[in-house]
Amino acid sequence: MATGQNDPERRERIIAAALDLIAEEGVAGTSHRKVAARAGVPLGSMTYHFDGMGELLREAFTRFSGGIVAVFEERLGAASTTDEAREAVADLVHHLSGGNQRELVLTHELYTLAAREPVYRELTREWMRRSRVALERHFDPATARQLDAMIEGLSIHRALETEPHDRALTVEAIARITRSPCARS
Amino acid sequence: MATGQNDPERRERIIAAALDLIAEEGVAGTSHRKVAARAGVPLGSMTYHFDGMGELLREAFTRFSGGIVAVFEERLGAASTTDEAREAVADLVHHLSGGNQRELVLTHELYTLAAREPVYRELTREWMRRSRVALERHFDPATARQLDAMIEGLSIHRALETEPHDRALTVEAIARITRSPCARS
Amino acid sequence: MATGQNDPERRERIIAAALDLIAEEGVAGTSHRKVAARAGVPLGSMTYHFDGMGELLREAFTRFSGGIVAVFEERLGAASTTDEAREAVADLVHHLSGGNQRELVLTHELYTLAAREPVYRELTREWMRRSRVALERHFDPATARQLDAMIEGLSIHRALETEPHDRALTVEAIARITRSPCARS
Amino acid sequence: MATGQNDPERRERIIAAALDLIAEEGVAGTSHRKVAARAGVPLGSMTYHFDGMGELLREAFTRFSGGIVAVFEERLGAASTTDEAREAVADLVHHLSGGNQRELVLTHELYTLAAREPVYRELTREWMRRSRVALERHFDPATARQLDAMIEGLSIHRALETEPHDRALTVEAIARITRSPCARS
DNA sequence: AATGAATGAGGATTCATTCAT
DNA sequence: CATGAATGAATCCTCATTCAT
Repeated sequence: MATGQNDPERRERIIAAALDLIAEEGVAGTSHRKVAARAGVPLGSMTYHFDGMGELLREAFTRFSGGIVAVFEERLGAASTTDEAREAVADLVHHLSGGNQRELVLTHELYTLAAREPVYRELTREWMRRSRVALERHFDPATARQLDAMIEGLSIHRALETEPHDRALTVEAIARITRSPCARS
Repeated sequence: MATGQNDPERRERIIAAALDLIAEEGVAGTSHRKVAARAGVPLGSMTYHFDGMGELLREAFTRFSGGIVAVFEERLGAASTTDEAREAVADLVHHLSGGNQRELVLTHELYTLAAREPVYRELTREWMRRSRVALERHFDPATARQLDAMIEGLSIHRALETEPHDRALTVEAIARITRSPCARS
Repeated sequence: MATGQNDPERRERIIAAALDLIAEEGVAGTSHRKVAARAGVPLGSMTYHFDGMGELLREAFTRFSGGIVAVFEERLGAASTTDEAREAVADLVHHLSGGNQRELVLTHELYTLAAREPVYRELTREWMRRSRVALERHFDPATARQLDAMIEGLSIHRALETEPHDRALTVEAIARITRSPCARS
Repeated sequence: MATGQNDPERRERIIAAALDLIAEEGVAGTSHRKVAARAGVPLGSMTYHFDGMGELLREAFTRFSGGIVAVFEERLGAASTTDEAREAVADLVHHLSGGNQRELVLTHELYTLAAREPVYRELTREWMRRSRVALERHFDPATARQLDAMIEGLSIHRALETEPHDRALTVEAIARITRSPCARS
């Protein structure tokens, strides 16, 4: 019955399918059955490759957050001046809150898990840490931290708004956070 | 047999129980059965009082977001100077990201729903709108919007961080967003 | 879909079906599916009527041991002299170890559970207690206890033997246990 | 790659692991996976060394019953007088029904199998036969048979009782079975 | 000779919902 | 008006076994 033939990319395919499904139907709507069907693997494969739904979810979100961080690092790494860095940050906000529901949805699914389970909080913590490190290539630590939070807030609000704010607002917010303090407040 | 029109608060109790349950086990782990058990009502009541799980969830989150907004409005309404408003905002950030897992969890559960379903996005939109209105009592519209996003970002990052940042950072971020522009940028 | 019409004997039917199935395939081979099929009820009924497999098993064995004890009490109750009691005991041994695999199998299934789980040991304890009480109507407590053990051992060995021993041996064993001590040991 | 003909005791280790597992979780809870994990061998080994679960179980119980019989034979073999033999029998009852859950559990698991499947009944038959032979070194055949049953019954009842009877009762029962008949009943 | 990979069948259980009462 | 009874679908997961290597 079983063919036993190696399909080394099967694990990867399952993870990808899981991520797609989570994006479409949410963690709540994700089941072994649906993931298996989408990945084109038999149901029995699921618990063979992953030690239960928990492991699959963890792998999927590890992959996801890793991808987001990579974009983050790449864009900020490409900036060579502070102004370019500011532009990159604005790009990131609009990239994250743009048309792609996918990333928005997945981010919130992850945050929801993280809000309740420590294992996922580890993931978000690492994500935030690396974001900050990337920002610290251009800004001092306190500014980096504030900027990171600003990015978060702007992205979320932009994405959940029916009429998302335009770039000018984003740029202005970034400017305020990153400009050197005035001589007199 | 019939008890007449008894227990008029039953609906309320069910909603409260649902909210508690969502906070503890998430939307995914919430079921008619569990809510009924926690509210101390018969299972049959659930689909009698609510037209399915959807309606119950909507009611629950309407109540929840309403409560959060009320706190928001109250605190900002109590501020009479701009500086007091800044303090109020800092208070709100630290209140939202403080020990109370409950609000963090429920917020993310709602955002997760909103990221996918328009019905819930309506709820978050209204929430954000009223927040902004409250902020506009003290700040100009653009600043209010940025501040609102900043509150969001700071709250989330503070809550998901293992070592939450201290108040100084929050205060500084608020100051930067709300300070008048320098003569020379 | 659901008819909701009462079927008050359904619980009983399920228990009876479970007992039959256990007799045929053992506790290990007993599943919700099989019991449901045999009882002619939908699978969903199982966990509606019983709080899981555990409860079903407990109910089934409670019924079973109760039935055995009832026969025991009845037969011993009908005896009016010590000699009749001795005959009744022999009857019981040969009844229990006779052609009916069913009772033998069920007894061992129960003992196996009792050997591991206290909840079932409670059942066997009560069974033994009532057996002893029934025997004490005709014999002193120590003799009753020994006789009860003898019945147990003879029944088991008779049932597991390919060529079961004949009644004479049973009668002789009972006689030895129940005869008054000699003047000189 | 190939380790050659290494680990010749692997079969033994698997059987030992299986027996431990059966004692802990029962035949029902025993699976290739669990046995393999406990024995520290790859899952694939199981069906390589044993032709399915059945063979493994048979081997395991053969080993088990052999061990019990050996103790039986040894203790009775060491007795040189009838009185010593009586003491040995009492020892055996209290050994079997003592603290060691393990033997009680395994015995019942085996009896349960034997009650249903002839293959295992062969095992118990041989066990009983050898027990009787051992007893016949000290007692006549009919007495041996009765004594064997008595041992069985006393052991089971003692083990399943919450307050196990003391040695006096065991000794008395053995005495009654083994004493020569009185001149006058 | 030995095993890692793989899978279809079946395990218990939970569920939202319906309907007769 | 209110609900206990009922159920089919779906849940995750475990399993014995097979086969290519």
